[in-house]
Amino acid sequence: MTSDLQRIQSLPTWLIGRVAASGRGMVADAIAAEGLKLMHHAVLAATADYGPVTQADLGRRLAVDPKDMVGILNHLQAKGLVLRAPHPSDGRKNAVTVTPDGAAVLARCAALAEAANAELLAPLTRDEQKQLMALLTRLHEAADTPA
Amino acid sequence: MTSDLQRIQSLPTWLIGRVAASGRGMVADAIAAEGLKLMHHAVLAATADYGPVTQADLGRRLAVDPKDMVGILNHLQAKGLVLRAPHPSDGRKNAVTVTPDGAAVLARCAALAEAANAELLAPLTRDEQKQLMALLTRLHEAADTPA
DNA sequence: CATATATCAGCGAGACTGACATAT
DNA sequence: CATATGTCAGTCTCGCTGATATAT
Repeated sequence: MTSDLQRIQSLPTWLIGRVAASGRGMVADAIAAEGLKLMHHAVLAATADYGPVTQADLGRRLAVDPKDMVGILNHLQAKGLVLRAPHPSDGRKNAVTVTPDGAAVLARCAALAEAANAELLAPLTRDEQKQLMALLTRLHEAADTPA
Repeated sequence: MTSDLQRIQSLPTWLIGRVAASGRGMVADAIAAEGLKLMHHAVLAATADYGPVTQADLGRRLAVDPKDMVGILNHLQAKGLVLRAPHPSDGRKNAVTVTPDGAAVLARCAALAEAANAELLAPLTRDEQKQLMALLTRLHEAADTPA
């Protein structure tokens, strides 16, 4: 008979959680060299990709609460990495864009983050890395689209 | 040129983090029916396996800070699920054991947690689930044994 | 009116740090 | 003495709730 702890530690959620914590720490350490937290990097990257974008849209894409987005953007704006402008056609919204400084910081952060990701996945072959990503993508999409 | 390099969402760490958050929430919701948090469940299970066990050992096995272990065990003990006794041969240590009530709660929690895990992995076939677990296990073991 | 957006204030869980008493 | 254990106090981030003002 298997033990209780082995049952917990063999649960996919436990295993995924531990690996996620490892990866999270590695990426956080990497981009700390640029003075950014994980969420700042994520918001900066999403703004670069989708900008000009509203704060609510950023929150939806990154699964971040709109109320927390206020503080994150305050920090990025104070460092001169993003800009908040009034939305042209909807007075409720802000149009957030990345500044040239923000783009430069983002480029360096992206490289650091990718290096950390490569390190995390280093124990796997290229094919295995693709398999893992494919499986996780399906789980993520299924969880994102609840029945 | 695509902006794929800047897409946080294409990074393995981001994807793993999102799936981990989903799974964590599902299991947390499930065992909340028994009035326990995730860490309480884990500590209870580890105590059942290795008990009588010291608090420091529990912390090492579950990657939980010994200082946080104090509060977790306080909660479990207040609910009558575990017992702290003086260690027979080392006055610094506590010998933690599971009470009959604790064993009963643990059995129900384990079933709930396994059901939640099955739900998370439902989008994958049996073989794919095994593949995913195998890949994650290798990443976890590699991260656990740093160079 | 109902809805959406952005902001502010605050809470609680989790992961930490420092300090300390006790025992080995 | 140095080390290990358990405890307490406090900090910081993160993900939340509630309330408010404004615009649609």
